[in-house]
Amino acid sequence: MDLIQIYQCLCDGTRLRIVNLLTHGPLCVCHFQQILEIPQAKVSQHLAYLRKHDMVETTRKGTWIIYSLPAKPTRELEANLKCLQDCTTSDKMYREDLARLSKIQKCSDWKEYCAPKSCC
Amino acid sequence: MDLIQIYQCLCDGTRLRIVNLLTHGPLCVCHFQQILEIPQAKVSQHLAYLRKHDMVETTRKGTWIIYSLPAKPTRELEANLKCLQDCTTSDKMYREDLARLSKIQKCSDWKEYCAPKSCC
DNA sequence: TACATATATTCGTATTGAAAAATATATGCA
DNA sequence: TGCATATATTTTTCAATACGAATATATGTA
Repeated sequence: MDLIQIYQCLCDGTRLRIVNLLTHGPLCVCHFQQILEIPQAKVSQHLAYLRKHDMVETTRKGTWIIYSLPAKPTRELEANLKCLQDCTTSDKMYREDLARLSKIQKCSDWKEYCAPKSCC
Repeated sequence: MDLIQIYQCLCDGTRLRIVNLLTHGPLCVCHFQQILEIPQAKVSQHLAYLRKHDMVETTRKGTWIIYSLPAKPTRELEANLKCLQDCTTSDKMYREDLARLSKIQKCSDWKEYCAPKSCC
């Protein structure tokens, strides 16, 4: 994963929000739907783009598909994710996304892959 | 200049090379032509894109137009430029661009805005 | 097997962006 | 004024992408 690919992944608003959320740990599709409040297809399409460009990895847990950032990021990716985290902490929208995430994670039965209806 | 705009500016190979060069100081259009070995129109178009998105500023010195990174970058931009510099040092192509730049700059009459025919 | 849920894919369309070619503008100088 | 140089803009064409709507696939469970 080279620099250009990294920037291509991050140059869209929706993808930026998705990646920002992922810097705090793996999530399943339904979480993005819930937190970003956008249609399922749109989430899926952007996740497909990120997967195709090696920005995310997936595992399946039953009906859920868990997305996470690469377990072995390149030096470039690591540096940029750190930079991204640094930048998003000072921006309202990204902070609010993370606030909504952590609210979900406080649910009693949070397991990193709970479905919207199984908690909160 | 927000995060998305930054990533949009950097998600193209030519622009990435241009910005990388600019992190080492202001340059005029002819330098980009010379170092990147691409057509004048292409350079101009990408510079126009960068200007439109507040990634570069310009001054005129005679017939030359000097491009530079923003004098007062946002926090986000500053962080990302630092990250970019960090990443490009480990990549052959960007290093070679900078090597060609520094070769030009060693010319006796380098003034930050010399034209190709006036030196080297 | 049938059905519900979670997720992915496909399709049509509109937009954006990249490249090359041609043309236009601005400046300096003879 | 006229010409050369540096740079910008316009035009056309083409590829990539974004989005919504519809449809498809996979899994778990009754």
